[in-house]
Amino acid sequence: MYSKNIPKIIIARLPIYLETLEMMHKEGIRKTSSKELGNRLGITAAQIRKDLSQFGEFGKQGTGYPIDTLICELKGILNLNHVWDVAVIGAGRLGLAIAQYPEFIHRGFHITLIFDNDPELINTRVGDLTIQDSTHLVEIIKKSNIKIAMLTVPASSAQKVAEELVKAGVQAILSYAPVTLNLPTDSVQVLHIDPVKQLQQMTFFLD
Amino acid sequence: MYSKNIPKIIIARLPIYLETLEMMHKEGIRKTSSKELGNRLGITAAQIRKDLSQFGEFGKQGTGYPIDTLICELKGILNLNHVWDVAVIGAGRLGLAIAQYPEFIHRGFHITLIFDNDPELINTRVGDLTIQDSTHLVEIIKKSNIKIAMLTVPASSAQKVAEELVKAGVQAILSYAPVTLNLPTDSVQVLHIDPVKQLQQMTFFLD
DNA sequence: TTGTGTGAATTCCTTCACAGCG
DNA sequence: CGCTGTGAAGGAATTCACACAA
Repeated sequence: MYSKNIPKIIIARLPIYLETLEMMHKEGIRKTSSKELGNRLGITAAQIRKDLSQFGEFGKQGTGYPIDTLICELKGILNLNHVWDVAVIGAGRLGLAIAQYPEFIHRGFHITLIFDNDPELINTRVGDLTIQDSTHLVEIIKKSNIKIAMLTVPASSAQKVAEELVKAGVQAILSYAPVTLNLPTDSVQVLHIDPVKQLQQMTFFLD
Repeated sequence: MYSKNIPKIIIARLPIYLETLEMMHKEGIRKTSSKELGNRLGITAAQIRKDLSQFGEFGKQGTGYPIDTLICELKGILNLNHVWDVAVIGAGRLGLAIAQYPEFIHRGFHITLIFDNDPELINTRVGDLTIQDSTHLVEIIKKSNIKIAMLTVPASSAQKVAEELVKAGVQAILSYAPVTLNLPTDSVQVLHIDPVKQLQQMTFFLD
């Protein structure tokens, strides 16, 4: 819908705007301004206006932005008007915590599949899911038409599993494994979460 | 030690370099070049050289970088030459998964305290930790002289707990709560992990 | 040769500042 | 007025391209 060559750095801010707007909405606030939103977020008003202007004109001069319609617009832009199915690969402690983390479903992501390769875990239940054998990952994911996966396997098997996900047609991977995945950029997006690396950034400023 | 007004974005790449170098080290590789490292990471060679040149001259022309000394240098730059003690606030599923995640200790972070406010959980054990009552968070953390905390409490209490952490002298917070924390920039660094927001970025490019 | 370190050039991102609308 | 949307300006980050050292 929107030209997809909008800078990634702008896209990355939209979910932040969305979250704050939804919080304001819950507080009963009806409209806001780039200045007020900026204050909440520690971002300049100009940046918020510039970012939003990439997608349309959502505000009124002198008045600001109506919160409910802006929320709607952002959801539209981010393709959040329907629930996305997600697969979790790896049913260790982290995978299990993720599978049961309520924020995913609250904010539009339904975890519908979870895999592991440990025979002790396969066929056991997690919430209303049954842990699947990752041997059959490709066929099962292909059949389910899932486009998004979260990777919580050990670093040593992450690359191999990620390649299988691509083979299965997955187009977005959020990886918790502390390794850089080498995948064809044209067929899949990859983001990483590595808390240790984030701590290691902060220690630079400590002593 | 190093001038702390080096761009954050450069600091954020150092842990990535470090991880890849350690992996190469494990593979038995002795030296590398900015080009080879760049290939592994999907980053240009020039960027790696520029980044490293902020901190010294670690390479030899024609030869490249000796991996072991570069690892040492990076650890020195990032203050990773000693183990850092860390407190985890919130002993829900996520907090427990974190407390038992082996990567922290493997990579220099020792989780020494875990807190919760649920009477059912207080005084129960997690690995070799005992869950502490978060009522006494400020005094306990102050006494322990911990500088780093990870926050895994619900969004609704994150701001309040974060303020207590600052009061207790914590200087770096890694928050898993999906809210923007409003804290004095001069006394504490904050980074956020919100997997839902990361998924929401990627859905922009899906349909 | 090979590959670093680095000024210069370029590209990208943010902020400024203001016309114009409600 | 107050606040948006946006060209223009300014600042940052990345990439280029080359002198030079091993």
